[in-house]
Amino acid sequence: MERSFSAQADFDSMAATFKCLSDPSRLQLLAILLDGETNVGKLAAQCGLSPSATSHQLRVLRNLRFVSANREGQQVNYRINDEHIRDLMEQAYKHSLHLQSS
Amino acid sequence: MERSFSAQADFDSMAATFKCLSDPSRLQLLAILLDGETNVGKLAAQCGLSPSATSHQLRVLRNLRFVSANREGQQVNYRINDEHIRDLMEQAYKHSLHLQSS
DNA sequence: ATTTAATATGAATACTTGCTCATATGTTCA
DNA sequence: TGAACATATGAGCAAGTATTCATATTAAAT
Repeated sequence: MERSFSAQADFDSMAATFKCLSDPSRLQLLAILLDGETNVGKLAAQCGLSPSATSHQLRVLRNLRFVSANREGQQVNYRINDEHIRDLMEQAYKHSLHLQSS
Repeated sequence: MERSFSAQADFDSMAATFKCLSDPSRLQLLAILLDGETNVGKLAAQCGLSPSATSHQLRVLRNLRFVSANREGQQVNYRINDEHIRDLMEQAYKHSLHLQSS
């Protein structure tokens, strides 16, 4: 099986991808969005974050195209933009389970 | 499809997993190790890192059980300890490709 | 035993990150 | 138009991170 990545630029952008997923708040936001589209206020409430902090974190997720936003009146609804986030998160979860048992 | 993660602790440990993968140097180290076992000196040379920096980064990877080490005389050989790293990296790579085209 | 080589570790430092607070933008309704 | 609400943004700060440098450990060779 051949590796598809090898250039410095590959590692840089992969690292950026992982960095975007390396915060518990962002992962929780994504987890909620995996269950369906929601707006910022509800996301903030469910995560126990301030609306401002939530908005900041959503921007990070938006920058990496993990989520996308569309305004619906006063609210802005966010949704998952890239379905293989689910796989990435599942695998990270499996790895973390594997960790505890050693 | 049910989500398997939902507790705060789940997000914390998943974030820790991703954080470990969120640095280009560490990803390059892992990529090299995906091609087979090697020692610290060779890893350092291939990555263009100092031996000390390399050792520091390898410790991070070791702490999260992504790699394991065994001494062979003066050298210490490192190897991948958890094969589904390959999948995680492949998926991050695919995501990063997807990014450039938008 | 000493020297030399390979790796590990701790402290210090420059840089990054996630939050809060204050403020700005955008939308609805009176 | 203006008040009220939802979200976004910028500055500032506390905490975390990756490197370097100096030093410690471990093994090999003479």
